[in-house]
Amino acid sequence: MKRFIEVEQLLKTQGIRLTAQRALVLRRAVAYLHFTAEELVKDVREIDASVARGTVYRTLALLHRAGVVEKHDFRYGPPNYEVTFAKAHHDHLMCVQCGEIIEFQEPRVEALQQAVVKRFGYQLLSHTHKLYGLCRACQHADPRRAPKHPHLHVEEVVA
Amino acid sequence: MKRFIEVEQLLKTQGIRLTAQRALVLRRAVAYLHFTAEELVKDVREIDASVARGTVYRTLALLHRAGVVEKHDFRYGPPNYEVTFAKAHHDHLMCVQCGEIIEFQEPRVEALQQAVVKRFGYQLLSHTHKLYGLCRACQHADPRRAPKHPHLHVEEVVA
DNA sequence: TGCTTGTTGAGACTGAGTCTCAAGTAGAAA
DNA sequence: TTTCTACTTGAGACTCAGTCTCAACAAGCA
Repeated sequence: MKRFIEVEQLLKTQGIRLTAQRALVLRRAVAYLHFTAEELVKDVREIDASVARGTVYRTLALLHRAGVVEKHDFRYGPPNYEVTFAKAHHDHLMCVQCGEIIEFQEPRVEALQQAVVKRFGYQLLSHTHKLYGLCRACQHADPRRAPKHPHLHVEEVVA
Repeated sequence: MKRFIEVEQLLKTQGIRLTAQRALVLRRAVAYLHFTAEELVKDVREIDASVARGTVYRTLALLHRAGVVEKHDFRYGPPNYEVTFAKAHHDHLMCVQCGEIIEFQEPRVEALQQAVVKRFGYQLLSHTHKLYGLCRACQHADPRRAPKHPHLHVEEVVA
């Protein structure tokens, strides 16, 4: 709820009107850690079926432009969204078997990134850094069970 | 041509039949550094219009399974493919303005990745690490010109 | 109250990729 | 050779995620 109110403030300062539909989309989005666009559509429409799919997508795009949500292309399944507003920068580690997503910080990697771009005369704007592997449980589990996709998963935020 | 022949050998050892259509797709793919599936379809069909779109996609999937081709999700535009066979591992740095893609190697990052997964008890299988920025030329160029997409671009391979 | 502008729902549309299926082809077996 | 089987193909329908269009509606201002 706290985050919802903070985002509400932010949108106000940007002159973006927070309609009932947008508020609903935002409220549902902040409830998740990672979600896909279609999952959010389904979730929102379960609460209010009159909200159109297009409205959810439009709101997601709006929140993205406002710097509230980020889009992640994980290798498995459709793109994932995340409300990154008021959250420290982090990268992701994903279990390819169960889909668990862990957020991690590694400042030494960021330093090396700066060194790389400097080497080529680039100015760094952003990056994606994703690690794929097997979590402890999946390393010992039956490998034949079907892999899940990385949606709506619990995450650990790591300082 | 050398790479084409090497891949041909590899497919033979895997018992994969190299039909005329597949050979054409492969020959065109190795000619590129990075390409999108649709670009490859267009290119192949310019040479032989009788090759179906589905065949190009099927062959691409086949080459991917055989470990010859890798898929990259850059943030701008559709996924990029790359013939990585007999090529050293590398990550990518992309100019978001002109679409230039530079391949780089940074073993110290790889070492840190191992440290991260160890921290969480994961077994690392693969990773994606992409840096986005402005190349030297684009830092000084008119920022209003339309950004290009990262297709078919010249790359530098860095030892 | 009227005007302007922004937002919405509905649904058509798009692009990228997948699937199906009948026809064609390669290579092994007879 | 011919026959058989399994694989591969072209054509095109289909799917899925996402975008666009447009008429109706709502908010905020004068």
